[in-house]
Amino acid sequence: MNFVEELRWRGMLHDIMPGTEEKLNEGVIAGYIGFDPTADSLHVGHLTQIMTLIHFQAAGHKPYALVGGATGMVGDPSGKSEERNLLSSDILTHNQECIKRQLEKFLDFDCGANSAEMVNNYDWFKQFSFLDFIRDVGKHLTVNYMMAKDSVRRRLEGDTGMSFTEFSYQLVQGYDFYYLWKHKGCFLQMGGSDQWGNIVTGTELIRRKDGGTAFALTTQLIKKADGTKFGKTESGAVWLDPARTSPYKFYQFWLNTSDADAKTWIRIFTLKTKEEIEALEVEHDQAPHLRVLQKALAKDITIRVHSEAEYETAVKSSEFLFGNGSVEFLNGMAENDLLEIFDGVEHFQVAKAEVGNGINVVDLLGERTRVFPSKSEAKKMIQGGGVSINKAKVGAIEDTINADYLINDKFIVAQKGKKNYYLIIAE
RNA sequence: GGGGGGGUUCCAGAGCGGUCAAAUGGGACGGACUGUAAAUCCGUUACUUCGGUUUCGAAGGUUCGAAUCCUUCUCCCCCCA
Repeated sequence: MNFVEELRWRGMLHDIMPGTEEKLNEGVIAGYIGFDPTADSLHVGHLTQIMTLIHFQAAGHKPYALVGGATGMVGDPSGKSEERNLLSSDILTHNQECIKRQLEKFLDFDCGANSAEMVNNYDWFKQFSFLDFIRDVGKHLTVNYMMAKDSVRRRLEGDTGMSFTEFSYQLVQGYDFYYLWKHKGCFLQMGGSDQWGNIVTGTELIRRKDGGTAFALTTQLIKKADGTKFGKTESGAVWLDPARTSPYKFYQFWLNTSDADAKTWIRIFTLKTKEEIEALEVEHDQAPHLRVLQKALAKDITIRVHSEAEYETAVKSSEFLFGNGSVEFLNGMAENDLLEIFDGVEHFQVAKAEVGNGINVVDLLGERTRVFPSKSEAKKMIQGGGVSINKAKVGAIEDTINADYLINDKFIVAQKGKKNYYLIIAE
């Protein structure tokens, strides 16, 4: 199966320029995807692009991952309704380094002819003067052409306006494509469907400046079946960096996928074959409550993004926290094992003497710890029946927590709602 | 430079001298139901020592009393030049 067919059956393909498939069938073709260094970690939203590159390489092509040190300084207006804040170059440099390390996990950088390569567009932009740029690049495209782009038009029609900087973005990204085409023989740029306009600006620049031909391919923007944004939880984006999103929470994110989404996502985010997936679906439909698809999905991604060991821990934690695990079970557990179960859960320290003397629940959760941002909120949620200590509902805001509550003479397990756990350590 | 409109609680958006911690919608969170799903229904959505305290772009002022009136500043949008 070739690259495009692979994306097609997985439901990843959004748009493809005529002739692209034929070009890819000619042999080893180089293609790239750009990643903006807007943060020092990628998040699950980037996973589609990473998977695209993985399939691309698996099909025998040569993937380039471009880290946008230069484009990051400008800010992509695509999909943004407002002018973006510019990041300082120190932060950008730091972000680029971190993202580079993350990408290295997914692609093979040492496999001969189609080894992956990492490039940074800052390398070819840092010496490029403004005047040279507007003469050599800007000259080839009309403002009319640039204004016709959706990303630009929407902003012109809206009422927040758009700076010249953001307007120039597509030209900067377009030049990346030109540069890689010219110097690295890169014939294809891929990206999310929101990148179509930017990518085509690149092929157009290649055509007008050098009379060359280049291709474009975009992937589906991932959305949840209920129409809401993909990749967000109550605590924000789901990151690939374990320091930002613990492997446990990462695993939980995928495990909580709805049935409808699990069927599309397992095709996109795992490398399982069509047969494997269809078999899982049959199994899932027979006993949906077992959530076979969600488990397979979560397992596959957690192992690839983190590791087998971290996956095991996440499963163990999940089984305890959401299973029938009782507090008594914890009591008999070695401290290290216990800490491992709560590894991905937020920890809070509190003085042991304070618990020993007895402390009001609200004070404990809303003041001594940051389980709740304020005491009012803690009270409201306790009154709403949404708070548990050691797996037992807190009945009243007057309740006192004392030494009797300490598991292993040291721990208290607090729950906000059903899914949010916190470990309070008294020492 | 001229003219007009506007900055309200997470967002959108009412309020236009007291009854406003501020309508309504969305989002978010929580509860019930379930399968840690979806759908549905319900509740919460500034802080508090529960006496109050700080909020409606910023600073002053008028008033017993202002998000609401006045002055200055500031930012944004639109039209004209």
